[in-house]
Amino acid sequence: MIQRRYSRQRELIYNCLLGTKEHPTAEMVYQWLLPENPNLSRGTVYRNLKLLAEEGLLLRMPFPVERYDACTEQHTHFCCRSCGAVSDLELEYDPELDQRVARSSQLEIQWHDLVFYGTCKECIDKKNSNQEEHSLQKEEG
Amino acid sequence: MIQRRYSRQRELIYNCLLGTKEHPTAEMVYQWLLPENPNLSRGTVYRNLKLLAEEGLLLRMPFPVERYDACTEQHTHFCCRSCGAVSDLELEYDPELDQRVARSSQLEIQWHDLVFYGTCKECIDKKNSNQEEHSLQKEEG
DNA sequence: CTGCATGCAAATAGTTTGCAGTAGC
DNA sequence: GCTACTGCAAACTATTTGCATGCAG
Repeated sequence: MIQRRYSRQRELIYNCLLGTKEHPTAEMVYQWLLPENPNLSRGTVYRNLKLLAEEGLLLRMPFPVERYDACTEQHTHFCCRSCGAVSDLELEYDPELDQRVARSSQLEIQWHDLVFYGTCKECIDKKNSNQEEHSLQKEEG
Repeated sequence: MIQRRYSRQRELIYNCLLGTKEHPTAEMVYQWLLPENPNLSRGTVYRNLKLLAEEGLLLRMPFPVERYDACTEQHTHFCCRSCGAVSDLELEYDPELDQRVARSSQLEIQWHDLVFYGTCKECIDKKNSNQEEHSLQKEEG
């Protein structure tokens, strides 16, 4: 394995992930850090996120756009189909499932992802108020 | 909603999905159909896969590369971290889970994805035979 | 010093889209 | 004949990579 070396950028990026529950994309991390670090480059953000995930410090989530999570304990996620935001759910992770699947197949199971899809509260509210607007316009027209 | 019209290409693409359990990517579908349909274009494949998924005839799976599945009944998947292949698992889908999460949150849940990650039999075998080669070389050297 | 890490820009992969021509209904 | 659908190519988004330089150990 390659000998890692300290870097201010890597620390910044990792702290950024530790300080949020938003499961950000590489681009989000870049945009958050840019104002205070005008020389930071996208390449560095991508490289370090990938590296931290390989080292097990971050979880990598293959949504249409790659997202990262500093919580390395497995847990379940919710993804809003309307705004794309990803959040954590309280539902406990069941490691027994992995063993069950491994036993009944020829496969070596490392972990599983459980992701719920639907609409988040914000988007439900937004949709409702849009509909109200529309019916108002109809009444006015 | 837009009035759909029959198209030979769309039928080809849909049949292609019905006839496989491989959860192919758009590119795979394109390459399979190309020999018999030299005029087919990637754009058409992408457009129709997206359209069929919107109509509920296909499942769209957001792996690092978008994959599609003609089985619209929810079921669990296995993804090999080594070769990237995606296959079905016997594990039953539990709709009760969706209701449980919906009740304990402010969220509207539509479905959930359960995906197991690990190594498939082929890749385990490949890894083992590679290791044997290496130790052989050591002994020879 | 050594060589890992960075910034930058170019390259790549996957996917979408604009447009002119084709073909269902 | 109307207009959805196609092929083609260009555009776009997300991500990776090559290279010269910077900096940790």
